[in-house]
Amino acid sequence: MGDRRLTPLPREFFDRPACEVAPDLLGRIIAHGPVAVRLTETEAYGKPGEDPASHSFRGRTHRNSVMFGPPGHLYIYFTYGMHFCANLICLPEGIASGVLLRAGEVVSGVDVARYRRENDRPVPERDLARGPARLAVALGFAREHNGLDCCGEGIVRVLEGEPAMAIKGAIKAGPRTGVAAGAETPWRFWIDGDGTVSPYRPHVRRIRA
DNA sequence: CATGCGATGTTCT
DNA sequence: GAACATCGCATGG
Repeated sequence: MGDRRLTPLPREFFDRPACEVAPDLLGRIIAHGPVAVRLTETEAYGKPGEDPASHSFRGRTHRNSVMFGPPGHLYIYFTYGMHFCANLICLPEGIASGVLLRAGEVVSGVDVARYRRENDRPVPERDLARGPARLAVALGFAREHNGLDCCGEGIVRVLEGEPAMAIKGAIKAGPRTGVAAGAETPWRFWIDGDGTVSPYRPHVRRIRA
């Protein structure tokens, strides 16, 4: 991984609201085993003003309990009957907030990520982790990773990537993808012009037959 | 590029 | 029973 620092981000990094942590996470690296992804798109959920889009909005349940735990841990949830998505938990124990890891560039273990992502059709390199469910697959995240600590020398680490200063001017903010409530809040952050950022999709309500 | 729809199962009401 | 922090494929401009 070149001259990138391998030091995990300190837990204090996550001891802030997700809306502050999310843009600060852009350009940084999350690594799990052989695969590492440089984050290019994130979304914040929870706290400040109580966020109706957050899984934690209606209080603690079995599914969202990790969100109420200590900062710096992984919150993995299952959705749409087939996808896992990963968040990094923010704010101290008892207060729920998290950053959804929406997209990134695979900077290590491209071969492993490709093997996990490809079924029958080939996947363009920039699409390997372009979208939250795709990113989770590329990094090998599933149910069993829920609650894992990402600070320290565990199997999942969030590393310092390129200095946030270097991309500061390129960070954009806008409405969150696919959320029904609280879509106006501009808590989606991305690196402008980066090809690994996922396409924006508004929320669509649907009824099943 | 934008919009639309089906797939699939878990969680919470 | 409804809703869902998505994705892949299809169609239309």
